[in-house]
Amino acid sequence: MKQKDGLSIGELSKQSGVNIETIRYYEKIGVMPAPDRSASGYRVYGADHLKRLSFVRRSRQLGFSLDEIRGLLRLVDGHAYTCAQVRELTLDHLTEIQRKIADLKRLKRVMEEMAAQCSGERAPECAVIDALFDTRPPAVEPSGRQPPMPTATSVMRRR
Amino acid sequence: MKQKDGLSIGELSKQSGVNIETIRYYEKIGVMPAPDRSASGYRVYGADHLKRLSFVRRSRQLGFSLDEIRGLLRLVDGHAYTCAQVRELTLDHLTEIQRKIADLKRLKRVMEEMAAQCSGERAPECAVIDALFDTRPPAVEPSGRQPPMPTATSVMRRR
DNA sequence: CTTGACCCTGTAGCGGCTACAGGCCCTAGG
DNA sequence: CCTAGGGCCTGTAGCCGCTACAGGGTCAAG
Repeated sequence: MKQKDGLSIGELSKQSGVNIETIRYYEKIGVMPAPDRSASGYRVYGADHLKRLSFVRRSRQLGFSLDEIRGLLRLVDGHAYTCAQVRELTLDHLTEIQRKIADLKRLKRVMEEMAAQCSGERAPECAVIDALFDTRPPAVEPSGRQPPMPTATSVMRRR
Repeated sequence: MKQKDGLSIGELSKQSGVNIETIRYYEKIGVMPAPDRSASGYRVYGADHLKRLSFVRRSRQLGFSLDEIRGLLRLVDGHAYTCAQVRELTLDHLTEIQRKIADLKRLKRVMEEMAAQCSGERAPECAVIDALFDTRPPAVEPSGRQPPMPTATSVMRRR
């Protein structure tokens, strides 16, 4: 009486591209539902789990936090979402990304200026070091306040 | 026999713009040296501490990790740095930032495409949700491998 | 003498994993 | 049959850079 499409956690991991330990972690924090277990206690997944996990993975790659993903999943699970709700979440997220890009560009400009000051010779006075020692409030201030900001940087995690 | 310019941790915090707890944390992890103590055990800081802490703060704002900062400080402390060494660190850092900007831009494009598909009407089939459920490997892959990558995102932390 | 602001140490938590340790299970080969 | 190896299990601790307590001591003003 075994499922046709029963996947072990290892197979699910391969097919979804999500680490085994991460899958278990998602289960623990309630992002993935607890799957059935085999007689010996192994997790047995179905096609729906793969779908959901792919959703989570893709959303993570797009920089949604696990909390935001929980929100999206709640909408999806309840079949109660309107496209507008989802779009709002998406656009909010876009704004965040835009802001981060702007911050990084400003950062880049400052660093380039610093590096340009640098002769490259050995010198007891290095322009970069001098700039860093400057006590005045630096030109690089984040553009605005930020909520917990856990997210979009995860796109950049090492694979 | 008290120092002329003895600063309490609170005063140091105000003058440097670094949180009190963060200052103590920096001491614990060896980024800041342990200061003298008053008779009652209070930390007493001097002008050199303020300088160093400002250096750390500014470097953090420029996205250097505490580990990189330790490296910079080691160079500075030993007076053994060449400008070229410092510049190299800076340019490495710039490359990282550049890469993150590129990643975020790609991200932005994908999200915009998704949002554009969205009619905004209530609908059982939302284009964004569909896109997220898509099992195929998404178009948003980070540009390259990354080392620990703890850093430049901190620029974006809430103030 | 009391109030309140400051300071101390130490520990736990955040997000989103990752990496163990110390087991059990299952299959293939000898 | 036994053994070796892979996979799976749970649970805990670690990563980064803080932040937020809890539970105390100290100090200056009123």
